[in-house]
Amino acid sequence: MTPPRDLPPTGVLERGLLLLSLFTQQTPVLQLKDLSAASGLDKATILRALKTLVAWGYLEKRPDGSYSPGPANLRMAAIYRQTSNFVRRIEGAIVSISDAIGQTTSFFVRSNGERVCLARDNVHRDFRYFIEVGATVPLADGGAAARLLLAYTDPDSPAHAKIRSEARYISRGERNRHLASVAVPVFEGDGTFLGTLTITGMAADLDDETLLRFSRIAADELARVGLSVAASR
Amino acid sequence: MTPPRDLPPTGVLERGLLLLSLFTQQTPVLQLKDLSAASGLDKATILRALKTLVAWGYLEKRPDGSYSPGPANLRMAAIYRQTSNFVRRIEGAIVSISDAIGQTTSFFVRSNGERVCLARDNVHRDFRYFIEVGATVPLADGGAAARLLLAYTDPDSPAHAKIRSEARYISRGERNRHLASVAVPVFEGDGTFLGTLTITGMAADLDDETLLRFSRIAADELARVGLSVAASR
DNA sequence: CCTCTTGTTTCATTAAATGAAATGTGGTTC
DNA sequence: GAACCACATTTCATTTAATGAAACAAGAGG
Repeated sequence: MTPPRDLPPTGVLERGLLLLSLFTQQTPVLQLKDLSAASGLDKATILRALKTLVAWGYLEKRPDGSYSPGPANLRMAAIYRQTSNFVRRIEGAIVSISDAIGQTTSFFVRSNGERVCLARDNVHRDFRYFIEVGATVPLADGGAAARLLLAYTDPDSPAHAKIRSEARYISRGERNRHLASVAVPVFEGDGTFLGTLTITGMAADLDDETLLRFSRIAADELARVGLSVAASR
Repeated sequence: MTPPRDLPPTGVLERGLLLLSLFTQQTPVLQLKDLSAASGLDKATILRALKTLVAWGYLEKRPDGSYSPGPANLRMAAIYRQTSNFVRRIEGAIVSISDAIGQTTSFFVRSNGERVCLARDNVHRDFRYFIEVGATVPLADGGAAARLLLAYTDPDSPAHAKIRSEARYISRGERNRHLASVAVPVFEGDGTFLGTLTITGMAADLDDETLLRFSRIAADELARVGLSVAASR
């Protein structure tokens, strides 16, 4: 999940994956022109890659000639869920946490300059803050989760040291004026950083005091499944 | 979704995608040795591909050195779901159908010698027959859905002509001794083949008469969302 | 009918992928 | 603990496959 170079990628496979990465929830349908502009690659090069990507079902060509992700991704995602045992542990913790605090709880990892939602509670489907599993948000868009992910995966992120020392981050109205959230880092038992668990709710209901309390509850529940909010044992 | 060649693929991108295709629900974790044996590619070649696949999050390297699908697939799957409007239409039809008949209804497409479940009803979660969205089964394993998919995507499949002319297939105890199911083809309004809708239940409850009736109900509901069980208008 | 935009094919040039062999690493056996 | 084995990883001269500029096709719109 190390972010790849940012300017001109080389190597056919890497270029193919770069093309996939251009499809986002904001722009899920792209045509050759767009892909060329966004990637800086030659149209002929892209066309070749698209052909095989489509043949294998990772993209599909729409009637109007544009491209969008294909069903092969569904297949791979299902295997990922099945395999990733820590996703399953996280899911358990999330259920306990959202039961205990009555707010939306979700877990994000960093992947390629974005945060991917790996799990969320499916109880508190608040229409004001509803995020699907697999949904992605650019890290640059900010928010508690993004800042924490940056602090733990990017040595020269803003407030790097401060966030790390506190091992949490509270944001108010950063991405949505009415929301507040607290994010805590999640570490594997052996100290490797996994991602961030975020609790979100209406800002009016949640003062800093409450959010801090929630983060402590989260830490307790994570500990129950062998996960930790601190790198060192 | 055209199945790629069957013997030795060339081209780096295609080789990378081949590697991904080796991960299945039956074998979700593979090591270099396995990938080499299964693909026939040189270990050095594979290792290079794995490195970039891991860097972009499509695979992840486990502590013991083996590989499994990574979170980037979740991201792509989420976009696919959002985009694929026909999946949404199918979902609508599935709800209506399973409401009407009280049995498990699911929709499969062919992808690379396997059938992928794109949608299923989430009402009749019968423990005897429960398939997740994204789940895959090798086409060679048989079953009503597999036979129908083969008949419509593989010109030299067994009983090709017969199945096509009937536009349905009933199976009894083929994959599970106690189950019976009927599969019907699904076509886009313009006549392009999409996949197969399958109704499954306990064999004891479902005689051929009933299954045929179900398939007619399915055809009606599909028609309501602009889909068809026959290629020609 | 002409023009602009986007997609597709071609082909000589060049760079990137290849894979056999050598080396590294961890685990198992005696 | 030495010798062995299985598997992972790196190296590097060779060769193959990717590249992209340009030419061509296909619409869309005026």
